[in-house]
Amino acid sequence: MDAALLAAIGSPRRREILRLLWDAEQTAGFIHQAMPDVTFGAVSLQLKILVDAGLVESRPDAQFRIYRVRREALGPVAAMLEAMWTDALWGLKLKAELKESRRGPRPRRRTRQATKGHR
Amino acid sequence: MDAALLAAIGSPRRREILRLLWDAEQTAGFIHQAMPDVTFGAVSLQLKILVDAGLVESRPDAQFRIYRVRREALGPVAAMLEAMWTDALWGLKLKAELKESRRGPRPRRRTRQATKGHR
DNA sequence: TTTGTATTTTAGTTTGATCTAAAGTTCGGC
DNA sequence: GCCGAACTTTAGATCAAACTAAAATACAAA
Repeated sequence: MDAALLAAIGSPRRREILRLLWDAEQTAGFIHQAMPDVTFGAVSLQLKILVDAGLVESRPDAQFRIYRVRREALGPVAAMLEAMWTDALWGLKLKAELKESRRGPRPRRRTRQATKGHR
Repeated sequence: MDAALLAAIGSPRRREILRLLWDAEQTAGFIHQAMPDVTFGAVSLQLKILVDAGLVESRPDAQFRIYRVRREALGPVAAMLEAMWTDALWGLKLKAELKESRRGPRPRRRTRQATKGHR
């Protein structure tokens, strides 16, 4: 399915993940650590979308799961993405896009026992 | 802005419009006629998104407005789209995608005077 | 200038994509 | 076997994109 590829790279969050996987394969945990603004669950869901679109593949490694980009699936788009990433302002632009397109509930503060002060 | 390009071609509706404009420039009315499942307003809004992304440009012509694709803005993606469109099943796949991703209220039957029967 | 045709814009509605939180799964070490 | 660590999946919440309907704009012809 080729349309799924275009939809996949249309999301700034998924492009962020592709960037993190671009130079070397990584575990899901590494990706999550590099994206402190979302939960592990959100990362896992986006990785699944990338895998389903054929842009990324994964293999188990002990208790870890390792993900890597399938550059061959991106064809000429690979060069486009690399060009985007050479832009010095890319990081800032991405952050703005992520804020703009953010959906779903905001993370609630860790349920720190709920007891504030005494009692 | 390059991210806007990727977001623009991520939408099946906008790819449908690009296809209709691909071989020759067309009026907004032509595009609408070729897309009977949406209102003129919806078409106009999507055309605006494509223009803002730099993928399409428009010029006035008497009471009409003529739109054309800026292929040079698509770079290597142009060939990808053309390849997609050679697929014999492309039409069916597009229709399925459009149904899948449909949002907003469904068109209500024309307000045909509302008086049903007497009174 | 009135009327009609072509198109854009605005205000409001719907819904799927994106998220969180929590429960479930898998694997390794002890 | 049990526990913790790594990860996935499910159920539910939020919100912006994609729509409709209708009002506004622009231009031509009569």
